[in-house]
Amino acid sequence: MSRPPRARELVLDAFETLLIDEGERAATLDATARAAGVSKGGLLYHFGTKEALEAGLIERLDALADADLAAMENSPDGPIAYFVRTSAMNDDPLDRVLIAVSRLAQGGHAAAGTALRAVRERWADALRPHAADRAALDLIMLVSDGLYFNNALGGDGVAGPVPTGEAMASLIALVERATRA
Amino acid sequence: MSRPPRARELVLDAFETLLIDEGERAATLDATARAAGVSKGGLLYHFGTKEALEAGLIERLDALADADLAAMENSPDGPIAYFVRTSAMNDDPLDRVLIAVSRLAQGGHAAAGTALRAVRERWADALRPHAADRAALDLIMLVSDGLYFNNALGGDGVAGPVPTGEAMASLIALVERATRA
DNA sequence: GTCTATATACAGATAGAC
DNA sequence: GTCTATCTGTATATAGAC
Repeated sequence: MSRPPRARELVLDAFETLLIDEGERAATLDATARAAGVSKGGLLYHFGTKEALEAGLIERLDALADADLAAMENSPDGPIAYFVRTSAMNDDPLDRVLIAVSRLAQGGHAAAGTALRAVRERWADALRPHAADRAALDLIMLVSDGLYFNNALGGDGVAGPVPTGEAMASLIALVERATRA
Repeated sequence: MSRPPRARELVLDAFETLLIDEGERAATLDATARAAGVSKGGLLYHFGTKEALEAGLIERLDALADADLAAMENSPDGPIAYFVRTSAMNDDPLDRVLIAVSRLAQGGHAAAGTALRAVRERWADALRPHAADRAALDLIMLVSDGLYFNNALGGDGVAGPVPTGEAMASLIALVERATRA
């Protein structure tokens, strides 16, 4: 748990970026090593197998999700607004690792899917007291999932379907009105 | 446009199923041919390259989306309820091809992403007259995206986060109340 | 801790028989 | 239309030098 070697984090960063930008297929050990500025052998010193590399990313997700849960509880505009608003932030470290792990999950990686569902469940638990009923909670969670899904599809980035600015403020207001306990 | 050879459709079915069940990486020409009960050479007679195979799946998406748009306009319980309800059907042909193509999109396939965005835009156009304002339309689209995303994650299938039965009916009622024009 | 070199397996694709 | 055989590139992983 002490601070991990810097090279290790750089490799993880490179792997994450490749998964986001080019997908699971392109995120090979070779490409990851090149992007991280190390050799394949160097990479394999830190992560002995590809599975270990994937497990490293999942650990990063869990750590960042812990921090986000804490921030959500203490958010001045309330957990619901915080949750919806931050679901659309595109280059936040949590969002990046979330998208990267969801790529792994869609590639059939079982542990990645399990980790994502666990994080989602923790968010739902934290929001449940603030939602009127089950349908309200479902709605909040699904809007957030939808925002992530659209971010994950990526595209050209130009005026995508994800609302920003005024539109996002209106959406948050609507969700709060419809779901408040 | 006349009916395509049956073997062609079987290959496409196999490719789609592999994408859904095991991800892009597992959906190789070899595995697809095996699952379709033909040899790799036989597959390559119908689809000369892997790109042609992917394009075939995108064509299938477009055709099924056309049919869905028509059904949505004529739905007895209204387009919004139809749209939300059918976003969670797990083994509908449209849902299957939609998830399969989204796997391709997440693997970096540009045409797949473009096709998905185009279909989404057509749905949004059809729903716009029925939504109170932009935020209402955003909410409807994002709930649908969220349902697809959760279906796409798959998991064990046992009591996943996607609402069914009573819970789905409540969710639809809530969405309609919050967004009706 | 990081490297080069290599082993083994499998990807997409071609050639040509049936 | 469908097959087998084969070419070429590249993936993960190991061995062992520095």
